[in-house]
Amino acid sequence: MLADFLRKDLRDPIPIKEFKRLMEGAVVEDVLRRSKYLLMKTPKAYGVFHLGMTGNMLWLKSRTPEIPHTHAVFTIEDKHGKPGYLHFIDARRFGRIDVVHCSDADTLAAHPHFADLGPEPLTHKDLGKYLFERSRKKKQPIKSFLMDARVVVGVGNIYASEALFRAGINPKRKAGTVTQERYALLGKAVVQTLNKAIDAGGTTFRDFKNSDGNPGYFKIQLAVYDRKGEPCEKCGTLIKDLRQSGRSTFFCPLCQL
DNA sequence: CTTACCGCCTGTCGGC
DNA sequence: TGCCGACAGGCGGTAA
Repeated sequence: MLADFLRKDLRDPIPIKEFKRLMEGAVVEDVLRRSKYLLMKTPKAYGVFHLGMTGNMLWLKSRTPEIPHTHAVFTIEDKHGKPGYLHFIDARRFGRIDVVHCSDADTLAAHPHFADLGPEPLTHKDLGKYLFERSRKKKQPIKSFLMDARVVVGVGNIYASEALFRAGINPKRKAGTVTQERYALLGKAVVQTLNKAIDAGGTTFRDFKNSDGNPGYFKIQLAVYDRKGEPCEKCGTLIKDLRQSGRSTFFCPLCQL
């Protein structure tokens, strides 16, 4: 692969020299994901990519950047030597590009980016039980708890509201006071919410694009998020909003106790 | 230790 | 109609 960087920094400075040293000329052996990081494995290193909230990685036919806010272009040949071009695009530059010098997933997992991350919700054996046990003595609101990547990864602001609605839990409840039974429902709700979003192709408000560059404009059915003042789909009560840890939360005051 | 909140960044939208 | 401020999100850093 070859790496062309059009910009030196996204959210953080890009280690351009190190990235090129470790990645250029190397064979991309695998593409993985951990939490919201995309990982590109080569023999000596992992390329690490985060899309923030507005990021895209598009597989395009031309090496020339044509989409605004294209910050890097990776040229990767297939097994026949035919090149393709992976464009990293991110209007708000909340994303990240990094490289970790190591040859196996275990060493990667020890890296500061990943060392403190909680489990993957979609492959956990019993997410509800795990969340219940992790939450004991926690005084913070359950929504903040659920969004803490050290507890469990992958549950962002929108899906936290949605999952709590599905489980019938008020987002203001202290995490440590919610029963094991409710956590069992919540564990299932998180998995269902994420799977539904994945099936729908992701959640988007305006500028989503598929990896082949087509404008997606999927919008999954959101039960409460961004629906302040609208009737709850279960009981008709008007959806309320509030702010928690600087983030907007939406919930049904009747269904979520 | 735990929890809360700021700042990064730009496109979009509501209000005047 | 045009402008401008507020707001959205992930998440690391810092403060309380």
